[in-house]
Amino acid sequence: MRYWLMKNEPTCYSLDDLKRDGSYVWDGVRNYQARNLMKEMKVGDRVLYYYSNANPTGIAGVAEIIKAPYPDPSQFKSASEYFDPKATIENPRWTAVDVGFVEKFEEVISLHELKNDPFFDDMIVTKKGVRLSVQPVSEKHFKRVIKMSTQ
DNA sequence: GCCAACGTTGGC
DNA sequence: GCCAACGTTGGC
Repeated sequence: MRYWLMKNEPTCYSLDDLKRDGSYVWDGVRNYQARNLMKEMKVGDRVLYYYSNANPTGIAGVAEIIKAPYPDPSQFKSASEYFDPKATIENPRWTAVDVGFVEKFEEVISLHELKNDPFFDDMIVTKKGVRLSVQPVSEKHFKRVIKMSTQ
């Protein structure tokens, strides 16, 4: 099993929304590096659900991959804001996955907390200037985050 | 293939 | 809402 971190704005789609809906189509990723990482995802992988543009920003809980990567349907829909005229059914360009709800932390583990702990120095999300919306997470970082959430 | 101009992300 | 730091586009 692998671990990931995915960013979303809570005003756009929050963990509460995911808990209510049960599943969510994670589409609209239009960054090649993020897409390539999504292609590596497997059913059962765990995802740290990260709130960006929030107060505070940080990790709000855990989701899991419940559907393996597949062509992002929104790239073919001309009415969609994510429409990509260069993508075709035969040659899709972008990838989506479905995620399911696992847990919501009592409190968001803020980016500030992560940055203040040297343990997370080599975690991508704490690095300055990295805007990647999908990131791989090491097992040790994932487990430490889970541990922090229960304290 | 370089690189300037432009668009986007995301913390603050 | 500002703006730094990226990524992408497109002319050449």
